[in-house]
Amino acid sequence: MKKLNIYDNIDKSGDEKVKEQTYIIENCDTFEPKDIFECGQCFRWNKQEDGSYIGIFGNNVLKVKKEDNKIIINGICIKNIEDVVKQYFDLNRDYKKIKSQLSKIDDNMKMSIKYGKGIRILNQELWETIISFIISANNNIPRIKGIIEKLSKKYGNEIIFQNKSYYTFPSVDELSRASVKDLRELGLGFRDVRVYETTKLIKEKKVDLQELKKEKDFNKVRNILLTLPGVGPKVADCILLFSTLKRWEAFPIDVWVRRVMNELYIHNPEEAKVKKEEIEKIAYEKFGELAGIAQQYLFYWKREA
DNA sequence: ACCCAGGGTCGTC
DNA sequence: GACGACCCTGGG
Repeated sequence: MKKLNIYDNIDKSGDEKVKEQTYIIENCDTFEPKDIFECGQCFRWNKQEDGSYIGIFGNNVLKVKKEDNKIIINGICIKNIEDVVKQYFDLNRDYKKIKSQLSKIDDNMKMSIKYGKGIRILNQELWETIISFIISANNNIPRIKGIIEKLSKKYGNEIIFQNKSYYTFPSVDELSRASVKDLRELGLGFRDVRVYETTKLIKEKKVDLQELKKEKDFNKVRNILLTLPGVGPKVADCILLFSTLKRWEAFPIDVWVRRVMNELYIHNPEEAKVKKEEIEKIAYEKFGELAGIAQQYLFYWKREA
């Protein structure tokens, strides 16, 4: 039997195509597409005219649509869609419990959770998350999305879904083909060298991502990430929280989180002068091991409202 | 037209 | 440790 691969469905001469699969989540009180895709953790999900979202991760292109009290997910998946969806959307985690725990902390948390009640933290591929958040530095979301799209179109692979082309995020080898100049021309700006150098370090296994996945110690993993050009404290924490590394202790502090933490808990009239350490201290005291997800509720709440 | 900010990091002082 | 520079785009 011929093994299916992602190229089969774009081979116009071949008969064999990767079939669409469907998976339905029945109980969706802890799954709201808008909250998940617009809370700032991912850059490759786009809202469609019918209100659904289409996104690409790994070699999968999926459409996520909420209908009544159901979430209907369908699209191109090489593996079993149920496994893929459960892993990516972290469906085995009990968000009801997490939300009730955090709601008890104070009214601020209660309100932010009420606002972003359907947030889930995705399990995104480590390599893609590293590059994506290096690109995010001092940048705005529309431009970040645009750059990642251009990178994928130029260096990734095409997948056809419902007569439209989508492009996988380039692998380490694929992105290694890009020179600094290529990256600059794609609009990365000063991040070109950072992406180039980081790609090189990972390709040469000076930083071995497979080894990194096995490391248990939070600070060890974080310190290794910090050796990558373009990865500072904020980006490292985003990688730790939003990728398959999935460290909920990570508490990324960006302008929005600084703003909301100061507003709610610190009340310093000179927000810029609030020390990062002070914010972290309050975060761990209040949210403990749930700091990361708490950060995401606060971020989403403050940025949208 | 002009200015500012955007999910920060890096080199320099 | 603080401070400015950094590429580029969208919004006021």
